[in-house]
Amino acid sequence: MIIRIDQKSNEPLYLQLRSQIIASIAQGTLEPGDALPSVRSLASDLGINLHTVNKAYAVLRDEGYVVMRGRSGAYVADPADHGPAQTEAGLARMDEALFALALEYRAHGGPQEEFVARAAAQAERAYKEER
Amino acid sequence: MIIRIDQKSNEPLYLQLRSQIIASIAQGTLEPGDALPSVRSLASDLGINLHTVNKAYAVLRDEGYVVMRGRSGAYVADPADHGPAQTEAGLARMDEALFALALEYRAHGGPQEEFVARAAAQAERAYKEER
Amino acid sequence: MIIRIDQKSNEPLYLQLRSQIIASIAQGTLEPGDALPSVRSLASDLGINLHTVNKAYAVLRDEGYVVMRGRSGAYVADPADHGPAQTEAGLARMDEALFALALEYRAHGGPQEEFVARAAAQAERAYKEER
Amino acid sequence: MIIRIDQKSNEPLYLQLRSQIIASIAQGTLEPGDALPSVRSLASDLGINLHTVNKAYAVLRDEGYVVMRGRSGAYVADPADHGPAQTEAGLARMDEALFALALEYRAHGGPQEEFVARAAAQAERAYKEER
DNA sequence: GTGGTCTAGACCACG
DNA sequence: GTGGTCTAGACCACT
Repeated sequence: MIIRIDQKSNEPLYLQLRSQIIASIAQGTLEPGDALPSVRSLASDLGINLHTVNKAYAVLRDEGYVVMRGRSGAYVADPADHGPAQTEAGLARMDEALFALALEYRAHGGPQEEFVARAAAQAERAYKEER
Repeated sequence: MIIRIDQKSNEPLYLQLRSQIIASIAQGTLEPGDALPSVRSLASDLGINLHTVNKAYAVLRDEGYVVMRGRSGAYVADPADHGPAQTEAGLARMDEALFALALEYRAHGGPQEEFVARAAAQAERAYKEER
Repeated sequence: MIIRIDQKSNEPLYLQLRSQIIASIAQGTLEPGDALPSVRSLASDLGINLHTVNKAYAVLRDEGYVVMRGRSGAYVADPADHGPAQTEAGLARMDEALFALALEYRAHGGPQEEFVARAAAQAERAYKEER
Repeated sequence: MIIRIDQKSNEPLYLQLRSQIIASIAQGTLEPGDALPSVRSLASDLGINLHTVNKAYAVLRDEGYVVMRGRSGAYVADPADHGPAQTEAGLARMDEALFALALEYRAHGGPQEEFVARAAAQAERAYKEER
């Protein structure tokens, strides 16, 4: 699993970490049941603080992507048992985000079909890579 | 132009303002050349701080959506005049955002076609409303 | 609002704080829209760390009891707009907890009616005090 | 006696074990005087550590649910033999728990009668199953 | 050794 | 001045 953090970005480190782990799950680098690195080891690998990794893991747990087995570490959750509440909240957020992006595209003068084509292209990229 | 600010949201006020103005431009409520409300009047209308409105306008200017004509106020820019650099930067950000969303969707176990369908549905919504 | 923390308890401080604030909301000491003390002032009042208060507030926010207005502090949420997802998750947890308590009571040899009577008595207490 | 442990839960294993054994006692699967499985066999059956089972048994002993007869193992205690101190301590804990739950319910805006009805429903469930 | 919790002190975006 | 984020270092419960 390759994780790259940009210390200079204004996106919070723990959110960068979250995104990267979600990407790894999406692309199959991490499969359901796989163990994530321990907070300590990942923190030292990335040169960031333990608590930052901890927060990223906590967010992923709250979003249903991983489960924490207090005893032995963090594991990738099976998408099949994401709670429906989590899923619905996630879909609502996603629709909102897509809507905002579409509005921005329109405000720039871009036509509707082009926006959809762009979304399709990115979907292609997200669903093709590394698996 | 109807602007609604949600004081309870965790999204910064100036970004909410930015989104709402972009939405107005997208939906034609604001057309190229139109004057935006003055910072003072908009701030008092919304019951928020002058600085907040100012910051929103500055962001919109940096993104090419509006032009500031010195003392006479802010005006909606013509999409045709957007500098190519701004446009490209915007497109890159948008592609990145779409890619991240697609990855999240895939990580949740959703199929590619469904993601595209969702994007298309939101585009429909963004391109239909109010014009 | 009277908050009392027991440093010696094995219950985590942030959870004690959470319970106390929920109690204040339940009993009307805190009403929807009221401002909570700032994390800094509450932390210093209670003689605990700022981050501990912060975590308690974050939990309460996630559970829908309070809303954070990044700018001006934390406010008591209106129960009317607790998200249904949060409410349902809460009810499920509550039912589970009640079930576990009932089982314990039965294992001790106590009859069903007595358990219900006890629950009713505690409800009486919770719904009567301070309002 | 059917014991099911959820490795994914964030509840400590030894507490899950404790709850399950209490449930078995409550529902009559385990009756006063019955022998509990040996620490070794239960640990290997559940695929967990010896220490974990041991700790669960120790907690149950402290709470008066089981008695340890030296080398011959653990036996289900007769509720009649529960020391009054243990019983009272247990009742106090239970009342506290019920009170906290009632407060949470009230803070969410739920009416008193509904809370009692919920408690009664869970009692029904706890007192009906498996006997 | 693992995550959970707490303390301490710092900087930043926001308003 | 507010909460959000990050760093640092410590102790504890659980396995």
